[in-house]
Amino acid sequence: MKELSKSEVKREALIKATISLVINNGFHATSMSKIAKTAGISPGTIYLYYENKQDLINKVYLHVKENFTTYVFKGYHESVPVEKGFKIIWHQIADFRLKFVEEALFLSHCDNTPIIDEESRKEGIKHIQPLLALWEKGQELGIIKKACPYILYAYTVYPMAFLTNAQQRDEYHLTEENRALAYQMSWDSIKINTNK
Amino acid sequence: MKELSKSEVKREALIKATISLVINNGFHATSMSKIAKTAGISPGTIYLYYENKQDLINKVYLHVKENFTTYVFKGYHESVPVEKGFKIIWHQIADFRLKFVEEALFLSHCDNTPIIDEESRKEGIKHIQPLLALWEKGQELGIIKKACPYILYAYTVYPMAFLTNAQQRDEYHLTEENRALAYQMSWDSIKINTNK
DNA sequence: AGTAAATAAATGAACGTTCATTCATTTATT
DNA sequence: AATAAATGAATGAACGTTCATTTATTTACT
Repeated sequence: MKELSKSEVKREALIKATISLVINNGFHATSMSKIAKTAGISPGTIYLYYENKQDLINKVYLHVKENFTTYVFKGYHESVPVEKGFKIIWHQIADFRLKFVEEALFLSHCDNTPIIDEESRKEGIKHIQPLLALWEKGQELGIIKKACPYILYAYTVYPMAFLTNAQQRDEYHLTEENRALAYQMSWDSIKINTNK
Repeated sequence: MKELSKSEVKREALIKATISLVINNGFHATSMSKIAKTAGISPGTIYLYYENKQDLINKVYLHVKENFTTYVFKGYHESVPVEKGFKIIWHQIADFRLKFVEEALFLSHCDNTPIIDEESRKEGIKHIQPLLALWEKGQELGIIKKACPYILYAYTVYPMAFLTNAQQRDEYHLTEENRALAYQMSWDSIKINTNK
């Protein structure tokens, strides 16, 4: 196990506190004092590591996005067949969302509200590049519908956010069965129907 | 044309201002003074019609949701066949989102952030009842996959929000062709494949 | 190894600003 | 003349941020 220094522990607590408070109350309703108190540090300490509140949210966003990307492309390589590759990535996204619920909600929140600077949002989008490349390959091979990445994303990755959000609110439970069904629907929506 | 009294005009301006400012800056970053100024009224006047800021956002949300529902179920009746009914509703949702861009963004924003009171959010969900009934009928007839409403919604209605948001940010253009494609993907994901 | 000096990290009270809300007053309508 | 609608300056609470001060860690020297 990697040993974390005391300040690294506090740093992690700060990030966790930011994520948790922002998803539950929204960015502007979350005060720096509340973040500090939740993290067990002083408000002033935050300003040793982050320029201001906006800088804090931008950096936390990119940090979480990086963790996300590392997780979902783990073990994936361009060489695997398109359908298999898609299945691996899709399921790892689902795993991430279920394992790191708050982090996942935080990413949805940032991607769907104007709290993140445009620059940081664009930076975050670049991270899913391997998935875009996979789709392109699939399209060249006639396996995947010739839709632009936005449409493909809207029907495969985006719906998961909705389901996890609902689960978070206890309105719905994402069982193994539901998960398999959701994957099938993702795939059905983007694959080319070979039989009439 | 229906004539609106002067105060009704101001009332509409207030709602429009709230919607526009909230989707562009977020709820908590939008001050009552700014809303008032944008609507061309005094901050105090808002309190004649709404108890407080929270009451304002809740009521505006339900107001827009009602407009949305009226629009998307216009001309639809339970008696039409499942596939046709779905097509009508889906396309009217798309029409609404393209015609009333800010209202649609506002609804997504409220549905995906914690700014609306839980009570009002639950109230808003009830409005899509006819669509849920249509799905149920489709499932009984063996036309639509036996997935819970959350999953069906995630793969048909929810993706549209993503596409309209992207269009709003000028990252993507929802042409007629893209729209037809998106509809096909919605349908492909929820229909039962009759041929192996 | 032990201690003092130097540096770094962390604190939290204080500051100026902004906000939601109020209400005495003005303007419009009946 | 009486009532209703609208105003906007005033208020106090809460905010992000600062910085003089305290606490912890590292370095230098014996």
